[in-house]
Amino acid sequence: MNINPKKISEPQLKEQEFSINHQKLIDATIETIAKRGLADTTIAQVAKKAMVSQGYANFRFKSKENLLLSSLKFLSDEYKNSWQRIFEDNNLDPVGRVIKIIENDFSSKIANRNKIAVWVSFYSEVKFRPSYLTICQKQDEIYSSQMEKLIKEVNFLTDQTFLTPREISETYLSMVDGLWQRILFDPKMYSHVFCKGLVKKYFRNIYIDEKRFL
Amino acid sequence: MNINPKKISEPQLKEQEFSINHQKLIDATIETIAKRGLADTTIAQVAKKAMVSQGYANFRFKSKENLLLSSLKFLSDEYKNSWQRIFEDNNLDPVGRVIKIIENDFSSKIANRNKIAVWVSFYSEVKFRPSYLTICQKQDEIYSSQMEKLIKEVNFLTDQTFLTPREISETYLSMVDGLWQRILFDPKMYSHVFCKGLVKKYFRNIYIDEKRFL
DNA sequence: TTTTGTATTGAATAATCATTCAATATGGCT
DNA sequence: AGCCATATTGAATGATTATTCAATACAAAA
Repeated sequence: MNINPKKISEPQLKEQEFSINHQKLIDATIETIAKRGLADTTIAQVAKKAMVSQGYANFRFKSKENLLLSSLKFLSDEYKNSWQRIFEDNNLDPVGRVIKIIENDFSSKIANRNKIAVWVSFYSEVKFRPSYLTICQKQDEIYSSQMEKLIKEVNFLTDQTFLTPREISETYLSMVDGLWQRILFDPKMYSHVFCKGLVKKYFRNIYIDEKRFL
Repeated sequence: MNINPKKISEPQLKEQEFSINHQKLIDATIETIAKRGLADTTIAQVAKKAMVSQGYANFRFKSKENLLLSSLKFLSDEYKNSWQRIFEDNNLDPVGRVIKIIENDFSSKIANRNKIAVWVSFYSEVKFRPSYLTICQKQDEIYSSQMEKLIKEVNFLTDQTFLTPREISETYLSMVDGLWQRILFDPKMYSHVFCKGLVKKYFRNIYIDEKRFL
């Protein structure tokens, strides 16, 4: 009766978060948003890319909204992990950490055009979906305060006193957001090399004796 | 036959850009995007807010897409004008101009939460709609080059040589974009005063003797 | 007043989608 | 093998929405 044979069931797992299909759908969602935009992302397209039926995608995530939210959560966690790894590395001193953070923020894994497109899509809806805001805002607060603490350590080791740790940290984080957005417009001009160079020059100007910022 | 009387016709104008209804629809579009987001903005809602019929909105702008594009163009022009006014003011010296630009970028007319929401909505679609990209990119190129030229003049009058005009200009423009986005998340924390202070402190640190950056 | 051309309406159309659910397949259990 | 519980399907449903267009109102001209 059926033309297309059904998928062979994957081994069942109690934690749905670890199900293959769960992750396949999230990956497909991110790819679809990156390729077509949030506005033109439909369950049908995502399901097709994940190679499951449309009905299944909805069944698994209860709703499209929930699928989108899960995808945002996934991206957010990925970023958090890469950041956390830098802070747990005991071989790094404060300046080394700052440099690693810059490298990470403009690495091809984090700052590629597809992922930025997804981030910006969600950002743009933040004002209208409290659930998006919660994730994005909480994320931001963590990075702000951790970065500020880190800069405080750097300041302590240098003779920089004009700019407060808060000011440096807020400036850096804003710059990153702004540069990410520009990567979307013009990825050639705003290459990773260019962006990293710009940010490092900012730090170099503050900590004029710290040769590592170059 | 008709319950609702039709609107009384406005005096006809040859240039459709000056028609009252034309502008009413654009204003209504911006308000609707600001309130509900680009994704949930429908012609029906816009038409209702502009107090014309749904059919008319479509007739006037040919398509929804065209209405959105016209609204983006309007915002873009508004920004361009405010920027241009600063450059045409002959009473200002280079530093004075930079300060005016900062004031303008975080004025309540330009950097209010509604308009930022609209900007970010369009930004997020830039990768998928070449027509949006054209407007946003062209705008950005103008500000980049004009700002760079301006900073070159400031550098010339000071002993700052470490950072190039290009670097300062790119850093400033990225910061503004980043801060605008943050205003959406948390307008209390990222108040206009805070944002202006942060940016001025950036310049103060570069041009350490220029007391006006404070 | 009547005519005429333009402005505006609002209801109908057709397309797109999220969501639902009855039907079916699958793999483990007895 | 036959049964059961779960996984997955795909077609149907209903809601939303851009777009179209014939009908109508209006203002100015004749």
